Amino acid sequence: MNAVELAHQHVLAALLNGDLRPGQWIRQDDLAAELGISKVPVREALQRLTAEGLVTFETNRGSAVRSLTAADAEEIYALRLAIEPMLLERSIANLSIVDLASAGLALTSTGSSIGEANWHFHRALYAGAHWDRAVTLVGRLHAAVAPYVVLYTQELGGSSASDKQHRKLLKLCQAAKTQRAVDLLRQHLEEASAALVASLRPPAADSTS
Amino acid sequence: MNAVELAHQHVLAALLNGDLRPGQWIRQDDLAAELGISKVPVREALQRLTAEGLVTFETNRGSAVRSLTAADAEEIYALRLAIEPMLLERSIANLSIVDLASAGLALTSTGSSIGEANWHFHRALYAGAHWDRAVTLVGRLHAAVAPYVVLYTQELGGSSASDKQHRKLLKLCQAAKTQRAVDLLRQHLEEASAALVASLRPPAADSTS
DNA sequence: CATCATATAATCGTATCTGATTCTGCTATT
DNA sequence: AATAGCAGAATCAGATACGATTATATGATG
Repeated sequence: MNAVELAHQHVLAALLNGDLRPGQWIRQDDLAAELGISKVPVREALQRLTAEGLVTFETNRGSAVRSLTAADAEEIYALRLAIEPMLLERSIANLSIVDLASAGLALTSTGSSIGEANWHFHRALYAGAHWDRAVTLVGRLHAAVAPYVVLYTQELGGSSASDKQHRKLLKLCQAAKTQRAVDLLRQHLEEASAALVASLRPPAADSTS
Repeated sequence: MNAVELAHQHVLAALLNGDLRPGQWIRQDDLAAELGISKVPVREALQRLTAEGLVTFETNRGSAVRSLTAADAEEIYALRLAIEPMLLERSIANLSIVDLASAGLALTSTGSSIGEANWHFHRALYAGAHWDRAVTLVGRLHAAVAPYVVLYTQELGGSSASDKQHRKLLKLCQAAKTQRAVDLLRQHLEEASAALVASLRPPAADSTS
């Protein structure tokens, strides 16, 4: 594997499993030392992550995990709602046994973190669409919200509601009930959106009312 | 401006106005020499462009303008159809005089290339949505198809059909006729999709000639 | 004609250096 | 006590040089 890919995947994994918090600085020297590589590929990886919308890159200040406002979260979930149902609808009929097994495995996996398992599940269900660009794109939207989702999921002691929806969604996909599966996915995303937006709103409490 | 940004914008502009053809190699040394910078920021810019889906990056081989298959084009336009009507619908009511003027200017501009003018027009109409992520994303989809659109537009001696739709779309936006504008945009994109896909279907893509 | 060896060119990554910018903690002044 | 200013530390941006790796083209050999 490339040094660039190594650094890229390292940061990505850290975002998905909550090791990196929103706004946290990512020092080039530290990351390079940690991975045993030089600064050049680290900077390249950070540029990629910046283009992916996961990291900020301020000149002469460095990189940090990109923070989100409530408006950002609304936009991200609007995009996910525009793309993911389309992907699932296109995918279901072509899902292979392996895809469905991967999705099932992601639900029971104990090895990876919540964020990673969550994404592996969704990605497996979209595999049948054979639209790699779109899946990659959705993956970035997922990673962009992951640092926040991990935070408030930990607060609530794990989200069993989302988990339940996932199991039901998998069953609908296995049964090839396209319309019901797409509807459930939409609902799933809308609820996730509402939860994240709500958790981001509080700082905007006004004193005038 | 950054050396990285310089290189990034240079390549992006070259893609939009047809100076770079699909599959064409982008040599790090050449680009660095041309811009009077070193290879390091050039590589960083290429990594960003790769993450944006505009360029390929093969280990030990280098970067090239990303080529598209007909299936790729279908996917890209499916994404555009999923996002851009949503953006326009959200935007129209909030379009400022300046936004509308920018859009109008893009239609009559003689300074920039077809690809750039085209994108400036669409971007201006989406400004009212205040969804920067989505607009950036659509811009990348636009840039991804630009090298091909420029090619077959030149073959046909300029596309007056697309131009006509643009003018009508602008009028509808000025009159705030949201539904009709969104419908026209959808039609506009579907026709552009069909044209590009058709031009990609005959496997006559030969990059060496 | 097919295959192997070699030469060339390009990339990948490291190390090191310089300059510029930003951050931090201390001091002095009001 | 609070703030302004300043020196030093930390960090980043970028250039350059070097060796290693890999791909491609050329040519020799059977």
